[in-house]
Amino acid sequence: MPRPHTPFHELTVGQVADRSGVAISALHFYERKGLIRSVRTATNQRRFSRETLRRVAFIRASQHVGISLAAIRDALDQLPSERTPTPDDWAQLSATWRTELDDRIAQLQALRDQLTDCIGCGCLSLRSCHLTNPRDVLGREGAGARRLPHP
Amino acid sequence: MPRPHTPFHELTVGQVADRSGVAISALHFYERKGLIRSVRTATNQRRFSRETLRRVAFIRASQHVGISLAAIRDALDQLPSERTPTPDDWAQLSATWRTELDDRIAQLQALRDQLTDCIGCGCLSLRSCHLTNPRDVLGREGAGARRLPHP
DNA sequence: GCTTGCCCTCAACCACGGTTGAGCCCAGAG
DNA sequence: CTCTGGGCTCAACCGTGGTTGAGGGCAAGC
Repeated sequence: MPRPHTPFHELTVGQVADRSGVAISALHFYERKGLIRSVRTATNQRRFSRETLRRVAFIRASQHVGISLAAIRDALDQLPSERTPTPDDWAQLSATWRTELDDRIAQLQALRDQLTDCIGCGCLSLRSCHLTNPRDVLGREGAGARRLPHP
Repeated sequence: MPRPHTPFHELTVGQVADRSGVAISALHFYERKGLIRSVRTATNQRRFSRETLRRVAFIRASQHVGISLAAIRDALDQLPSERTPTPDDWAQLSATWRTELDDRIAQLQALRDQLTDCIGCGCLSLRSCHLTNPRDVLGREGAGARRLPHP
């Protein structure tokens, strides 16, 4: 079982897959979409820096709460491209993300409370209720498949 | 401009579209997927009950916070099929939904706080951090396109 | 020198949540 | 009687987020 020649600080795609729990095909996909980067060996194999694990973890965690890959890519693009991101770099990233998350949380809480309130007050029978007349809340949304509002 | 013959308590697809802010094609789609129902006139046109507006509002509100149509259909299937749902019926529905929403809110808050904590404590450099080793939190997820865990 | 395991690319396919367009029916107004 | 504005069906297409499979390369071990 030949382990690919790997300088200790670099990871093969299989190693990243194992350590991150993400399929190799997904890593290829992320690279095509510009969310992660690799260098190539003389024989054209990908090598990832260990920082990639952090990126992938960030991608999955963000995705898990419903943020699109495009938005995640844009966020990651804020990180410095040539030096290894410092804790401070990640802090800046997380600051904008926090706002986004706060908004989403507020939306969810609003829906939850509205559901409860509407039931409580019986207004589900009234068209003036936010729930039954949601354009007040949700606004007009454009075309295309989309399960969540993009940030 | 001929308005279709419509007994005052029934709505055409165009009327539902106008009042709900949802495209006609989406309403057709929802009907195909079993989220809403209609009866047909002698000339094969759909007629929707006014309750459909409530359903559509519920669908959009739920979708807006990232719940899949399949899950919404399952929830709506809890409503009585032959009589008009009472406030009590909607209350039962909203009770299960509330749990679901509470879970999602908790997940979002966890991610937000983890982001902040990890930055604060510098542990983004440690692989033992939840964020950088997310399988502790997120679990293993199956195949297929999915931006959010289905309920 | 062949098998095994890892890697590569490229194209096809999948589910989801719809939209778009072609071709047709039907009713009322001019 | 034709034109117009609803409505109908069905098939094709779109973006997102991937997976699967075919066909091939390279290196280590038997």
